[in-house]
Amino acid sequence: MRKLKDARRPEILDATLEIVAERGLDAISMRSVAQRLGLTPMALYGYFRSKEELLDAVLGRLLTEVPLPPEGAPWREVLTHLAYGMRAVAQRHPTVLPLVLTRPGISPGALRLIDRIYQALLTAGVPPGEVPRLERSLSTFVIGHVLSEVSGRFSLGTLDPSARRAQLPPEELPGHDALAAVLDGPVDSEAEFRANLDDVFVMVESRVAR
Amino acid sequence: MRKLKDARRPEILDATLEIVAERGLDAISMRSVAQRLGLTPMALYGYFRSKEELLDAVLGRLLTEVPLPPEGAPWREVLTHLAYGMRAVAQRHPTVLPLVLTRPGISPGALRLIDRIYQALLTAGVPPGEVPRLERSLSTFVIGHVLSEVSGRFSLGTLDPSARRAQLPPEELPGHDALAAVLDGPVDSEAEFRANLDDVFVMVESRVAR
DNA sequence: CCCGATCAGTCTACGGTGTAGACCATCAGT
DNA sequence: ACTGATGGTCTACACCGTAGACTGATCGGG
Repeated sequence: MRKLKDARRPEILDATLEIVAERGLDAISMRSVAQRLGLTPMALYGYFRSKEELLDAVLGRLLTEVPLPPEGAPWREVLTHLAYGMRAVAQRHPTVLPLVLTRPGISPGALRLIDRIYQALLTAGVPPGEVPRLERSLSTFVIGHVLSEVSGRFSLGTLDPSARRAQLPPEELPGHDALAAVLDGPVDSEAEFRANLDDVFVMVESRVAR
Repeated sequence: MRKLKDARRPEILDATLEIVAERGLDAISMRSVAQRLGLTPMALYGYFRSKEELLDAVLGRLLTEVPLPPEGAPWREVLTHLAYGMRAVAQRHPTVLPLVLTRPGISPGALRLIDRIYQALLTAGVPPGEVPRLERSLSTFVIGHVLSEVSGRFSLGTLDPSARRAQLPPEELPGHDALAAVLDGPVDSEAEFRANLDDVFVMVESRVAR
């Protein structure tokens, strides 16, 4: 079978997203997805060549949920719009997020988003040679923040901040020690997101003023 | 069995790293690791409570391979040192990198690195309230770059830039179109890394100047 | 010298996984 | 009426993580 069907692809992606929302990424299996649709696992192979391809499609689908900014908006607005859009999607599907960082963002949906960033940077006056690099930075920036906010490469573990610190004697961690008050306090992630965005703008501007 | 042994832990981590280097992340299984050591899969459970814990230990081990910068070095030097150290580790173990993004960096090794960044930012004059956020940003930055560097080299064979672009009609991707020349050219990732680092410094300075 | 404890590792088995390969029912078009 | 595609099934294989129960060796005290 060379050609893949696509009629029920959206339906399959829906089912997959439901499962991941309810029981986490690891709960995705060809069997679990098929079962939710009342199908046999092997039926899915008519639509996706492999599980990997299915997961990539899920990712692609997520990225199409990010609303595109209005055409011709000022660059700052475009970047802000995309960043918040990305964040909203992440909050809607928190458990899927590791996929974004793990799989190459190659889908048409991803391309469309990246293109808007390219345009924004170009109109901001960033030299073309720098644009792709800056896009990569910006994207990882936003995604990285959102990930840390949502599923915890940094903050969220089974260990609270002070317990984590206690793994090593304080004299080995003077930095943590000096920041104890700050580290134990709550994180205002909304504010942190804004601040990161501001930093992104600073970066862009520093590349414009060349 | 409450307490875990640790005598042969390094040996086990070595074997795991060898496997991942030879056959990729997915080739890690309790069985494959055990076999390489001439052990039964279950023997590993004397050292690690689960596969997840083993993987976390692998990650921890990687981070201890990042050399610490000399004590009391100027902050720019500290950050540069750490960034290049991280990059070197990533290049030594490219296939393991997704772990860094996927698992919480909670090990003592990670803490030590983070602490150095905290110290650097504090001596740079960043307000303490901003330090943890900036650390998170910086780390994501470096890791993100390194990831795209490593996985970019990876996917270059499967789907080159112009083929990727061709998934959508050019009129949908004016940004890509305008950048075609740049995008098709080779990426000097050494230069890109330097540039990203410069951007990081700009960010830090902008927070110092308030 | 023996006893109990601890240690290092084994064996078996259960309930999962992705997917190759062969198969079949339905239907549209010639 | 035959053909070929479509959409799905069934079976089977090789592999996975790990719970549970076990064995044999080593060793510190009594």
